[in-house]
Amino acid sequence: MAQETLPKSYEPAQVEERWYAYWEREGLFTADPAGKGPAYSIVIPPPNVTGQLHMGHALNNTMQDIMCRYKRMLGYEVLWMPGTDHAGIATQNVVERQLASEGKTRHDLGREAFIERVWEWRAEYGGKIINQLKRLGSSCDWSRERFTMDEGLSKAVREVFVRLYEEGLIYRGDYIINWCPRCHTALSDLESEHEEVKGGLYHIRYPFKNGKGYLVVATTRPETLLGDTAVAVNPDDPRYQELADDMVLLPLIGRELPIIRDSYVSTDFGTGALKITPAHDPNDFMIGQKHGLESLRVMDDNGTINQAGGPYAGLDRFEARKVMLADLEKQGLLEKQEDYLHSVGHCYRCKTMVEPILSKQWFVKVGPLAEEALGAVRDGRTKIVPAQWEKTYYEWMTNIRDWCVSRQIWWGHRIPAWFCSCGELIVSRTTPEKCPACGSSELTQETDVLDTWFSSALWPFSTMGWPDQTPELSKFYPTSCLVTGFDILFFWVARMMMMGLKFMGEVPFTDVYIHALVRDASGQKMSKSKGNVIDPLIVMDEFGTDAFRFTLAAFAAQGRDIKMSEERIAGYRNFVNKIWNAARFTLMNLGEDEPGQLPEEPTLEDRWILSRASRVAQEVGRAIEEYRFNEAASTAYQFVWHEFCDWYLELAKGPLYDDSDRKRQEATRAVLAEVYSRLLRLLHPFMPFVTEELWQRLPGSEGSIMKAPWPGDHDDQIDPQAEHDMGLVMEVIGAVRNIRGEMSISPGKVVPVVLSASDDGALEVLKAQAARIQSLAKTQELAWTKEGEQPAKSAGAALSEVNVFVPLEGLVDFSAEEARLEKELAKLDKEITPSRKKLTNQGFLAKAPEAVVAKEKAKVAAAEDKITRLKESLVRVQSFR
RNA sequence: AGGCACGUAGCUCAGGGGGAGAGCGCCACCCUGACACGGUGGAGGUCCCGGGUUCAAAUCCCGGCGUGCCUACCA
Repeated sequence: MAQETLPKSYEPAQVEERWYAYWEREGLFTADPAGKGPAYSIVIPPPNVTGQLHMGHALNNTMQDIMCRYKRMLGYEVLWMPGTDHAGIATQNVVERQLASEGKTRHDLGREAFIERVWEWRAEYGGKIINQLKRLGSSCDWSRERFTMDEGLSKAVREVFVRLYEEGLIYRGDYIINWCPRCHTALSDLESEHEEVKGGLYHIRYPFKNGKGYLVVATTRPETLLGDTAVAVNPDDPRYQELADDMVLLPLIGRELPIIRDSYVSTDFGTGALKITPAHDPNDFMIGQKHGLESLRVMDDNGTINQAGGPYAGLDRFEARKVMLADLEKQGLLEKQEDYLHSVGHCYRCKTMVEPILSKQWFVKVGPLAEEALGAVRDGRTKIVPAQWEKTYYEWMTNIRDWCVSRQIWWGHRIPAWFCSCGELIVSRTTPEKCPACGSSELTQETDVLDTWFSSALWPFSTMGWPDQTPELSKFYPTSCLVTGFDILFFWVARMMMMGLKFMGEVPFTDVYIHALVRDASGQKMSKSKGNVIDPLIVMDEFGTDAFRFTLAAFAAQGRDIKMSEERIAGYRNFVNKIWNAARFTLMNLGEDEPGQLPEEPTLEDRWILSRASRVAQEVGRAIEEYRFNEAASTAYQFVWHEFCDWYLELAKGPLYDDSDRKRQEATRAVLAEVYSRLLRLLHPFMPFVTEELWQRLPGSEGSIMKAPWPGDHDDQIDPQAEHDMGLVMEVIGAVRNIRGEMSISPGKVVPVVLSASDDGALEVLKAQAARIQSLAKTQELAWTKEGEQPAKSAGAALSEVNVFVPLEGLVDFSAEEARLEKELAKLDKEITPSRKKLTNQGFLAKAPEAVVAKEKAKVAAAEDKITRLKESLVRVQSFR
């Protein structure tokens, strides 16, 4: 019967590829908008086309895949919408780098040819990240794969832009924006990342025009003084109530600047006098507007001082700073400089220091949109998990500023706006033929493109065909859940909320699950420069995808970062192998035949394992639904390894190997097959590959495990009595094993065991299970004695309802046994002390709930009973010493 | 400057008002007919510190200390 059906250990490589191809071929990932099941939908956070699978993707997509596979097994019609993001700046950078290696710039090609080149790049490399997601096992509906630059999505972008413009929610104007001098584009506030930088605070003398001394101004960016158009002091500052003059001369340049008074200036920072550079600082811009000051831009798009900078024109901004400070020093105008730590914006793409510059840009007026988006979370239409992120979301949404959406790059959705020589601005869904104002056909389209996040914000509905009314939208919108990292809560989630509510009139998703970051083993953020990156693809090669996915799930506790190390993955690789070997055992014993029906009269271990399997499936299901992936994973792990493998398989060996009782043997096979089948299904969302492989080998299984039902519906098999009785048996076996271990009795030695029980029920159970106890504890035929009596010269254990004795004269070292008993007594005593104290506390007896008091009493009684019995044993042992 | 999280076994962390848990590591024994990527047994904790609430606090509240992270226009 026991023939070799599987190799001794699991080899993931071929298995994974084969089953993924099978799933795709069978169309098992495809969502049907006309499907009967209730809808469950997720849109993937689209990775950048330039992306390479990293730990963050792996975690994020593993979670989505767990949800989707689980829901499919429950009978939902599942749509997991995949795709990629055109990632404007990042992609443009990649292609520009490629050009640079050919000695060219994008300007050599010109706009159209460059864009052509990006598409070519995408055709060649854009599928990489998608294939890597497939490697992970992601069950996305690839037939619907989208790209943010696709025609359909572009149409959605234009529609949204035009409608927002028409409603006055998009405007164009001159404001201070964050400019990246390297990427040559404006950035939104979010794309400017603040970082602490060691700089200087420079105190510069601005001479009064009348020559009577000077006003000292403090600044961190002295080079911008070229653009100063005023100096401001606080009107209440006692130091500046009476000034020598109301005009100063701009150092190095000599331009006359008015001294203005504005309460914005703080009196307790620097010198209390503030230089005003409206074209290069947001606050100065505001003050400038208020006081009608001129805005003088002194830097060009490269961060180089322009013609307005006079003698400094042509110098790079950092060079200019150095030169100007030297000149100020020379002229005695640099009063002092001190080290100063402050946070400065950096481009989130290239880390270049961002320059605040006055510029004409397009903005989304987010106030009204944010209001709606705020409300939808407040009233629970969208739930953010874990809930602490809701606070962060509120915080940001309430203090939100208008969103600069124009970018001065070439790769992206070109803004659908045209300028006429007559000055008319036309915003339109389609390319206009002529100017509605003057009739001219000399129209030029805006050269700016939109922020990539503008199109991502539409993702949940643009991917489903909006603005058309599609079956996909009616079946799958709003989506059920969005799974993402907190780092794009504002960038993406918040904006999808705004756009979804605005254009669909409904939230884009009912749940948002925010997961943590994957770090290295010591808690450091993984980064190429630190060299501590663990590459998921290498990990999957080495340990198998299933082990990797399970590791991610097992460590994904809400609100805590995941510290990843190969050692940990190896641990779960062992688990996969354990499953493999449990299958090996199961399949060897099942043979070729389809397993029969579950027995009418199951044994205790059958009832127990069915009960446990039923409970565990429910617990795991509940945990998945509540995004407690770690609990789901560890519940499954615990059950499979420590209940099914450690106990059930061992117990089942008895009847399986006993050819004298064919009926029992068949019955056991049936239970084994059933529980094993459930266990595979239970694990499938976490470990899709190995479970499919084993499922296909299970006699009687039909089709893919993906379509098998989730094993959560077996309430009728939950059997507390069986669980209790089995507990008793386990306890006895444990006690014998403990005595063996502690007394150094060799594992091969078959020992005699004598049992007694105070309770008839317990006694009956143990007698019925004698054969199992005998085999798992390696004992001779069990002997029985009356409660209160014990065999001479034995080691003993006092269990809750049972006494266990191992009479082994010659093998038991009595002083060792004495020590063991004393240790046991001390442990019990320590354990029970808090309960004893409680029971002497009048307050406790009076105020604690009755059930709690009863429980404490029972606890103490049980412990004391054990103590009595142990002491009897102790006295006896001592008498032999 | 504000906000949020975290501090539990050697390590990594679950748990979250009434019996201190897991994985890995460690110690001992064992290649028992699924698995040495394994089995059996064992050792190991002032649940950061100090107050408070409560009959009862690792758990709730306040205050420290420490560690991360996020947001912010004070030059």
